[in-house]
Amino acid sequence: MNTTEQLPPRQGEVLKLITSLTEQQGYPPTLAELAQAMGLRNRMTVHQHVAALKKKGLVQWEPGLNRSLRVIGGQSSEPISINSKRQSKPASVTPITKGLPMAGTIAAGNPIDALETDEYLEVESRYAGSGCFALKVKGESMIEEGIFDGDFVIVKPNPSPTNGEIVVAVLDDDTATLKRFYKEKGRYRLQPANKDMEPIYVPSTQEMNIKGVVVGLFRKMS
Amino acid sequence: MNTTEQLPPRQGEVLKLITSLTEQQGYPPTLAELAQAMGLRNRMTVHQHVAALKKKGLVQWEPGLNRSLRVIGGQSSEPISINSKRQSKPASVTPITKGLPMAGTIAAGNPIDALETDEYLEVESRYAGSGCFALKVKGESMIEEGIFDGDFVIVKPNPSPTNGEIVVAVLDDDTATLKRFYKEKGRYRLQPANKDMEPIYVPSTQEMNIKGVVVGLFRKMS
DNA sequence: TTTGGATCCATACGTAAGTATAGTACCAAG
DNA sequence: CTTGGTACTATACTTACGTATGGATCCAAA
Repeated sequence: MNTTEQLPPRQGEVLKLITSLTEQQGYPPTLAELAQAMGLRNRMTVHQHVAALKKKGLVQWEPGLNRSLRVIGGQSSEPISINSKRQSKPASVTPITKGLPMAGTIAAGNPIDALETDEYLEVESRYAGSGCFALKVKGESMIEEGIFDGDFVIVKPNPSPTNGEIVVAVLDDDTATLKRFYKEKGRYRLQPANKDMEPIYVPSTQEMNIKGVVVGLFRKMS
Repeated sequence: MNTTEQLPPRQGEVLKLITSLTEQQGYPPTLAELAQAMGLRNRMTVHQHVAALKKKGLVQWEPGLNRSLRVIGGQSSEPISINSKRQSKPASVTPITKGLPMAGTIAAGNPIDALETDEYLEVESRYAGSGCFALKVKGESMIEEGIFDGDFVIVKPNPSPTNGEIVVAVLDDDTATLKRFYKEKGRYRLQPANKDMEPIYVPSTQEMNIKGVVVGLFRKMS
């Protein structure tokens, strides 16, 4: 289900046309242009074809925006199960997006020009290649580390953290928690960054179920 | 007239924005999107800028077609040379990534599994469409807002913030600062979130140079 | 002084283009 | 036979979005 050879004929033809017309024109085609290229009389047929392709995860567009139709790398997204055995990922298209332009450093005293830069801040494209996933934080157990309720932490799968790293740990009762990890004599310590909260101790004799290490944080601020 | 540095400032900025937005979105921007990215209020200004660029042979579009604007010649990050031979190759349109898979909420007490999810955390792809840029924070003026030294703030161009929004302001001495913005009687107040620091006041009679509003924060944590 | 370019603003109009709704026909699988 | 998918048709509505027209200010060059 990943190749155009296994799509219905007209869907495969639409997919190829989107790609080729986009390359030729430098901008995506409209439904009318696709219809014309296929010898159809109205846009609705094409709309139905692209809707079917969208359901299959092969194209995407911004609803309501003109000429926003584009082919997605061809991979449909797969659910990620932390508790299950990790599968080897199929090859995915490497994102070409450059991320957000870096405008410099603020409070450093130098003027800002938002566009005089070759540097870019990349977030999902930085982490997406290594199986990272995101979690939304609930609660204030790590508030003194600047991890607030509502923030998103980016987690890199790693079952063997080093001391002092902030980890996602799954406890005996299957609840997940975000804490700083320490391996001590005879036990593991999961340390909150909130002076009103106590650490969690897990005996060394128990299997410590660490899902990963926090590698980044994102916060929406408006 | 060899490089974009020798275009008038705004024309050079438009040219770069067309390229970067096209790459990031996968389709060319509209005049309105360009206007927003530049902090302008209406499309006509941008139209005039692109018209000037078109006269200089740097961009082209199909008259009357929506979203057909493209840069002529050159690679996205390369300086554009007017005097050299160039191909009329439009900027290429790229597939997009979906961002980081969301694994749920941590500390909510429920197991993390459940990744039958269609949700993705998008950062640069969320913001890239509106001309946002990133700044690296230096100092601790907003530390009580959870904005730490070394963090990256994501800034959306907006010359007219509302009270209480965290803004990037350029002061008289051309230094940039990150503060919470308040318009008061007879003056503007730029409020730090650090009890050891004083607010900055700017008289209303002075032009308040706001580059934009902080819409997001990113922190590398390992 | 005049002219042209750069840069910003506004409103109004008309077309481009997506979407909604409705219909038909054919084929394969259950 | 029923159902779902594929594939085609039409009209109508709505929003997106480019363009026209008009205005202003500032600056540099002739």
